[in-house]
Amino acid sequence: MPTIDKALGLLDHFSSSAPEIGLAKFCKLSGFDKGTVHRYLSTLRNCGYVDQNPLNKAYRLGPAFIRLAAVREQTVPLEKVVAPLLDTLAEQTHELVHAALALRTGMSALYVKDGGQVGTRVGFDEAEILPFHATSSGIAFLAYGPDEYLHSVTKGKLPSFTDLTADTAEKVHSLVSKTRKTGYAYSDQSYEAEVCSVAMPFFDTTGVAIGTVAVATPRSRMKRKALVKTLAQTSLQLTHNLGGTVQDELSRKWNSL
Amino acid sequence: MPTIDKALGLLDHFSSSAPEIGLAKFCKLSGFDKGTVHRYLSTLRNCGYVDQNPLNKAYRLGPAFIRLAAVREQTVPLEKVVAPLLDTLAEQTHELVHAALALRTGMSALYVKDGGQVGTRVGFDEAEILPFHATSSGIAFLAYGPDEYLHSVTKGKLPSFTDLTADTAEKVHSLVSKTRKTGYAYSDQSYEAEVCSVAMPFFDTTGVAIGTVAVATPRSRMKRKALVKTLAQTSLQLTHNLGGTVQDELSRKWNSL
DNA sequence: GCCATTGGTTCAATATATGAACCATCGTAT
DNA sequence: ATACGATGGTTCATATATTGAACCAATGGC
Repeated sequence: MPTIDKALGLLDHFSSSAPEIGLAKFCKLSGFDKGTVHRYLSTLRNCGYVDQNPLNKAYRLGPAFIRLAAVREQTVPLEKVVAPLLDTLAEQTHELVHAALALRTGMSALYVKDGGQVGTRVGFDEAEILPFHATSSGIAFLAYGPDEYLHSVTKGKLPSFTDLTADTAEKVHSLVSKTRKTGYAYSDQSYEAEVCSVAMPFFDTTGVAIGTVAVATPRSRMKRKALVKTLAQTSLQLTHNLGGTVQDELSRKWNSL
Repeated sequence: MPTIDKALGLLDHFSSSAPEIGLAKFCKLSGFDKGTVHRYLSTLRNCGYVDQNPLNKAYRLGPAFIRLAAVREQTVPLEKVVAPLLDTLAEQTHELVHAALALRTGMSALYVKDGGQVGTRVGFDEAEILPFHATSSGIAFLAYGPDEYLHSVTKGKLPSFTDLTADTAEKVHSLVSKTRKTGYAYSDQSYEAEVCSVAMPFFDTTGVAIGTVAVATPRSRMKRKALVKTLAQTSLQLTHNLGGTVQDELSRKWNSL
């Protein structure tokens, strides 16, 4: 259903750094014709999915999301379950921790907590989409989530963010294999210079990964061994609290880290 | 753009009372063919707008809304501005107060606070869409919002919720006129038996209403005169805090209530 | 006063959505 | 066991909606 896909795809362009987007800019970003983009946005406006800044006619996300997010959280109260566990993890590690869910193009933050370490600090934009191939969260999800994600990611283009980004299908497959072997994903400056991170999946009732938890630290402070131990317990507990199940093999790996 | 409209219209069927909806039920609710609904939902799933309960394949709202709601609130931090004012209003009135925004089919809660009156209490479902013609919030918005809303509402069907629901175009127009004359909308059991409410609009920079604030009370406790005075100050303050402008005429009305 | 840029609209050409009939699976009542 | 009525999901000729180049209007530099 290409029309719906393209129309909703427009909304992906909104972010913290681009909270308002004009018609012309939307055309450049999406590559669609002006007429087409205008029709899409008009329809989305009717549905409350976008708004227009009355001053400059630029488009922004609409009021519909307030209601829909509320119903979503009522239906699947992930944040409620995740928050206390991540708060604990942040206290234990004193680092920036986050939980994320898979979207089409990458992982999207569900909850973020800064452990409050003084000195160097890792920044994090909650509204940013983390590319699968360049982040530990993404690799962790590719390794344990539905296969479709891995297939489609390694078929597409893999933009580089640093010199160390895994920018070929082979490199991504290698990271995924390593993750499946060790039970966790590790990123060394693959997305941002000087930032390292470890990530692990959490699972639903049927044993399919639905998201990831991760800890990010400045390169100099990365204590991988200690972190993965703590992170594993969080992932286990989180999966359990969600009523999910961790595959036996992975569960053993995590408990013997 | 009927396709997008219909696809997104499906999501309106989700609510607190129907957080999960199967394919067959969606067909009944929407009136579309099974094939059509299935294609719509598959597309929406790809975009993260719906999920499927892995146990029974029922559809529910998807993870995309977490991110989009966060970006929306970053862009237009309405809730942040509204919350403190509504908290104060709840304290002043000791009644259930709410702020709502206009969606296509009705008003949707932005923030709700119960003033904590003991005894009889008015209930409120945050995820419910309040029909324009049957609630004080709705009438207040029709009276001061863009004309299109009033036109389309009075053209459509007007379901009755109680014996006192304004269920004809004439009755709605009469309520709107009264609202424009007095500066506030009043509802006497038009939506729920034994519940009365008063509502007022708040405005954006260009003087167009973008939402409403309202107080709902059991019929026996409704003190209209006192409430509208307090509510007017909240609406003025809220509009001001949002950088909006209240038309001079209305502003005078509110100050002389 | 002009040119460049913005947002927005139109309509013939074209690519898309539609839905009746189809299959597979599950639970249950015979 | 078997047949039934649900459910979710798929197919393909037909009918309908989407597309985009050319167009208009308004704004803002220079």
